[in-house]
Amino acid sequence: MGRKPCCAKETDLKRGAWTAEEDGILEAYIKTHGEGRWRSLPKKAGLKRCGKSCRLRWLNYLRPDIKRGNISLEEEDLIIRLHRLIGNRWSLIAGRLPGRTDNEIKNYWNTYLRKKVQNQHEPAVVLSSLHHFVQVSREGDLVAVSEAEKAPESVPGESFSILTEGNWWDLLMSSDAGEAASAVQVPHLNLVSLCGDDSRCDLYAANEGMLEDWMCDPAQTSLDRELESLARFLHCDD
DNA sequence: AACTCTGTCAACCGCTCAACT
DNA sequence: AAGTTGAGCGGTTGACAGAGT
Repeated sequence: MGRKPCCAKETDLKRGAWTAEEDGILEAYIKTHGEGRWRSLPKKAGLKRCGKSCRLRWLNYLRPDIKRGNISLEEEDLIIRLHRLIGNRWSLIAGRLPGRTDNEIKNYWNTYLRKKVQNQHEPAVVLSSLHHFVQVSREGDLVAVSEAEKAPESVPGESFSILTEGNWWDLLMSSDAGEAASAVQVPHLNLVSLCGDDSRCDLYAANEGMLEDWMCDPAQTSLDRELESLARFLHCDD
């Protein structure tokens, strides 16, 4: 059973750019009644807009705490590092940048930062887990595979998963990865570097729970501590 | 001046998920 | 347990502006 499409393509609904008048109506309504109940909001507020459209307009443009203007170098750096760590999780990244919206960060990444980052050397993060291994394809590419898929001739101890920019989260969170690769089990993973330096295993063991805390309750840990930890995690110096 | 190309970004769309009935 | 609803997320689109020819 799928759900009905939002607003079901109602013909009398307005689309496209918002007018100043519509902005005023929406702003006034939310100031009086608060956020939420987006589906019923347009009718109550007297707007010929879809609820989703109202929500988006409020969150991305009208919200009073929206920060306007250019993204600073500090913010840019943070975006790059967070993206390297968690990939296209724009809302998570935006949650770390007060006043910035996921849409804004996504746009900034797609139009500017992606190109910039592509021109930089990106060290790969490699994880070794109980359930994920790397195999070398005929073409010489490294391919992440699960325990079940692992070829019998794979040498235990020489197999590991390679997780490049952004995809490690997906791997950790993937349902078919089994319990050992869930977020809860992250501390049980071992980290090794491409060059075989396993010092980060000890480092990560010392920080057991750090990543989990960071993922589950971003407001709890201090940004500096996080960044320091993440930088160490990523093995890149500040 | 007129046209084309390119970059930007607000807005839309389709989907998932959690909460509720 | 199954269906429904509301909210949120990420990818994509398209209008617009400015640069280039």
